[in-house]
Amino acid sequence: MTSVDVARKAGVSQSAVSRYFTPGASVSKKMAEKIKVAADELGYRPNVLARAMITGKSRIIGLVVYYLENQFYPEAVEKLSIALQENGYHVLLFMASNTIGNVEPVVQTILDYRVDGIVLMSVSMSSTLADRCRDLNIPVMLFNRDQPREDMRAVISDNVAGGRIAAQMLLEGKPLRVAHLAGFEGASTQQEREEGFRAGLAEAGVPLYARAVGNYHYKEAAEATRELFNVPQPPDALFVSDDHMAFAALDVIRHELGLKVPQDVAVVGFDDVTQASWPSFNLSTVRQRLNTMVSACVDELIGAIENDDHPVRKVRIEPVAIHRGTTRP
Amino acid sequence: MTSVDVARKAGVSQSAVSRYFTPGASVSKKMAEKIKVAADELGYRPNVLARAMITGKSRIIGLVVYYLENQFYPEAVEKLSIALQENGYHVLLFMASNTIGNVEPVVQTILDYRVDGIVLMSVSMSSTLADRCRDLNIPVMLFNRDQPREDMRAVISDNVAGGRIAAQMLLEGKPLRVAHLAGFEGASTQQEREEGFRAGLAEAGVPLYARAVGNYHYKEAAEATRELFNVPQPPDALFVSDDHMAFAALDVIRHELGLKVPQDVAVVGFDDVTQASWPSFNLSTVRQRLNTMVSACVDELIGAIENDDHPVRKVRIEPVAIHRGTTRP
DNA sequence: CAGATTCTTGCATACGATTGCAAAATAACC
DNA sequence: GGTTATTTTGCAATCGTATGCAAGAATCTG
Repeated sequence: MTSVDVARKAGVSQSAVSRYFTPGASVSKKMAEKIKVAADELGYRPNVLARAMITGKSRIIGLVVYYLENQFYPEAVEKLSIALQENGYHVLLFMASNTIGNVEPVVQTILDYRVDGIVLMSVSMSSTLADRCRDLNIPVMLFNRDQPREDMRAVISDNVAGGRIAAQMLLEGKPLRVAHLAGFEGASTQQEREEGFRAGLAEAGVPLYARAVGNYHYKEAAEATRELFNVPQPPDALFVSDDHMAFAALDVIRHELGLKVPQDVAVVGFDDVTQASWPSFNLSTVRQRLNTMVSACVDELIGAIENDDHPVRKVRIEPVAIHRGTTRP
Repeated sequence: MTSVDVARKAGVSQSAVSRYFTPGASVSKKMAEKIKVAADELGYRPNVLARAMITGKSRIIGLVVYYLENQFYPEAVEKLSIALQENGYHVLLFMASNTIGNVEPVVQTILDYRVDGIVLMSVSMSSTLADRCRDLNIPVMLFNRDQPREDMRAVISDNVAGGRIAAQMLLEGKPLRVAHLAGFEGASTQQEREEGFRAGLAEAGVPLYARAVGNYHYKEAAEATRELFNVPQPPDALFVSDDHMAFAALDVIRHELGLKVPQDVAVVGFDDVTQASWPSFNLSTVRQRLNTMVSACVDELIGAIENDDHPVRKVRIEPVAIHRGTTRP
């Protein structure tokens, strides 16, 4: 079923059919009616790919995500995808987990599909690739990650402020030994959260007692937690760089070490994923305002796509303290 | 950068460039070398969309998923996406959660993109739409859901067998009052799991003591659990139709009602998502062999795409009992 | 009602590739 | 080396739609 078939059936030109399906094009009521009837009868719908060839706009957004195990990502993907759908765009999904550390070929493939824009979720991009996208005039958004380049759009939480909030939440419980469980140290989120956390502690004159790295993975975080607590004087307060690792930490603390939370040790996470509020975890955490982040991401991205001189900026969202059962008031 | 540019630069015809990028086409070494040099220099890569128009193959798979809150789906999406990537296909993602109960327009939109195939993840399809896809010769795979139609491909666990397994796992603990927490009753998975579960109980001469519906949602499942246990003689064994709801049930049982699992009540879930093995839940469950399901899905789908007379069949995978800490041996 | 203005409509071309066909070039064989 | 068989290569048509342009129809104006 092509526009030519519809045109023949309706007794009009192919251009007329095309115009009927192009919002804003000029078609008389008479024609419109004839075309509508013919199109419905034949079950015709315009071929998006052919349209993309002419207009140079595919209405496809390439989304690269590292993995979906951490619940933060499915939530973000779902909301982002819905928001884009509502704007007439659709998501071509790329998992980067199997090509570890090498987003290069993935992004190449994305470009082959002539996407209108790219969202990198907690993934970063080499400078040459960023240049390439700029040359091709394809906007790239970093979501929940930042890069030094000034000409790179990004939507992130104010992670430094978030780290400070975490420090305050723990300090309210008058801790004696404060520890930090870090995520992947190459990530801007980790660097900034730790910076804010350390600053918050320093202002209160409290030293950082211990530190271990969980690389944003459950298993590594569990191992790091054992390392932190397998000492004569274990910490009594712990800031974990995301909820996903915090669950690992809680599992070890409660079920392996038999410690009481928050009496023996207080824990604060980051993200506020859905499960953080489940009674099994009841995790105090620093919320990333995901809905706000997603709208900002969509606004900036679509703005950049549809408007060539849309300014390049980094959107920074304020995080929020969420007090639950793993901190002492 | 088009193939014409490359051709001009390399001093060959445009067809030659096209052939160079078409695996299996005949190009002499001499030409190949010239084209390679020119293409690399210009950074040329074939336009997938233009290719799709000619060949009628977009190498895009439309994936419809209802929601991503239940961890089973992110895991499935991730694995499926990776497996398709490895076969040179890519996933166009559609969330059906905002268009509740109405997949119609979503699938229409998918068809507009001229996808090569469609995967419906725990979503079903009206008969007219199925007809439409058949007429367009676009294979559709149901993943983790079945429909009565014989001409509809599906990859599912043997849910009846799974229900039986759940019954056995609970019966080993010699329960007195066995209850069932059901998912969405319109879903084939629910119907079959319950059928198998009831059959398993019946064979042992054990009656079903109580039943409530959680619709595969956490909150509704929590509410349904309260309903089940807010009686003088609460159940001492519970089969929940998926892990996601089982987490809700466990949260209520342990943290609201203060009951001991498995001493006061044994619980069995279904799926074996990652978190089921976390100490906080330590959930005994019936595993769906996701890797097997995904490979089967990919094999059947790609088979159907690349081979017109690929037989239509329903692949049924055997589930596996996973004994953990929520059942009595 | 004639003339000026605005809307509609069809023609023809373009987007960036693939592919059947026939001519040219190469390989194979005696 | 001549003849035949096989590859390579370029030409030209094609996929399904959008859109600039000019001509025709409709509307407006005094």
